Amino acid sequence: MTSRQTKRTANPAASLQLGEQLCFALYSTMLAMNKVYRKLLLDLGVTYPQYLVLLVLWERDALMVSEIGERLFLESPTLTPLLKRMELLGLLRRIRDKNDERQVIVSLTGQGRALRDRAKVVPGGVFCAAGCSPKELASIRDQLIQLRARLLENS
Amino acid sequence: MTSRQTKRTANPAASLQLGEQLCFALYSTMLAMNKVYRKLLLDLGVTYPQYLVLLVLWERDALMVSEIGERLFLESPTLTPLLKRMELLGLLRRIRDKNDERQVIVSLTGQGRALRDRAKVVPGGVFCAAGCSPKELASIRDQLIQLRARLLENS
DNA sequence: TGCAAATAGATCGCACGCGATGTAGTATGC
DNA sequence: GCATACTACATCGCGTGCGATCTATTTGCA
Repeated sequence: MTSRQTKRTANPAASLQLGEQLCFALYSTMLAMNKVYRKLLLDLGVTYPQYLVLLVLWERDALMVSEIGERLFLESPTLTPLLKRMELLGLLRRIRDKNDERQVIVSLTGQGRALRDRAKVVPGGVFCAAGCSPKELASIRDQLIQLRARLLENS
Repeated sequence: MTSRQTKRTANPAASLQLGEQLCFALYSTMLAMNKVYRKLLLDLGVTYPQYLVLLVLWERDALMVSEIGERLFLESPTLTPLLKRMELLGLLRRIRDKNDERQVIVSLTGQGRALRDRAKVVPGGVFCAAGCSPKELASIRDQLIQLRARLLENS
């Protein structure tokens, strides 16, 4: 009960011990990941959430705000100001749809598309910092995606 | 190459595909976890980072700001305002050490200690929302902790 | 047609999270 | 014994993240 060894063996979601909690591992690893990204993205002049928006738009351009939100699990109070900042940076355009004036279509500018080439070194840098085999990383990723699905069901 | 199936099989840290990225899985799962916590902590009247500070102080009271920061991987620009808010809530006290006036010692109030009882239902609620076996959760946790260590080394 | 309900974003307010920098107190070197 | 470096926090500025609420537009249906 009081030994050091039990500190990380108990139920990772049913204890008030910080070291046991999955949630804290998740939270603190995300902070560490963010730190790695900040450095790698400094060159591109974007933040991590902005980089995520770029990833989405590089895959498929001209999306509604809500479509970007669905892919990134972000809401309009987060996205609207974020997209405005990216528009100011000259990376994208926000244009109201003529057919349905409620919708705002977000499209990359030439500059936004051009950033993709410079971004190609980023995943390699992250992989390097993670120092794991691709297989291990893929395994964690898939477990997290499953966990995410269950958390969103029950929230 | 273009099939749906390959979307989550490639190197999870060396691609510009959103779905493949471990980092995004980490980020979005953390957001989902936060959503679950927000509901569970509403009753206690604290945020998730505030809850983490309580976890730390429940384990060991009367810590320096920097000691809390080491345990939570947070810096003083985050902690100082956060602790001030918690002080206003009446959960803790921030007192400069007489022996070394640079240090601020953070100690729980009676109210802060008392919150521990009401917090005991929180881990169960998270466990329930996660809908995994304790073994699975412990496995993810340990993999994340390893990853965190490597990311912090290389950042 | 006409108006309530639904939809898509925008805005407000608050709480992080941290790089850069400032400040007060303490230790160190000569 | 005194300048200098170092330490522990504090502050500033900016960018998220989101619950609550608002606005404008469209849809649905009586």
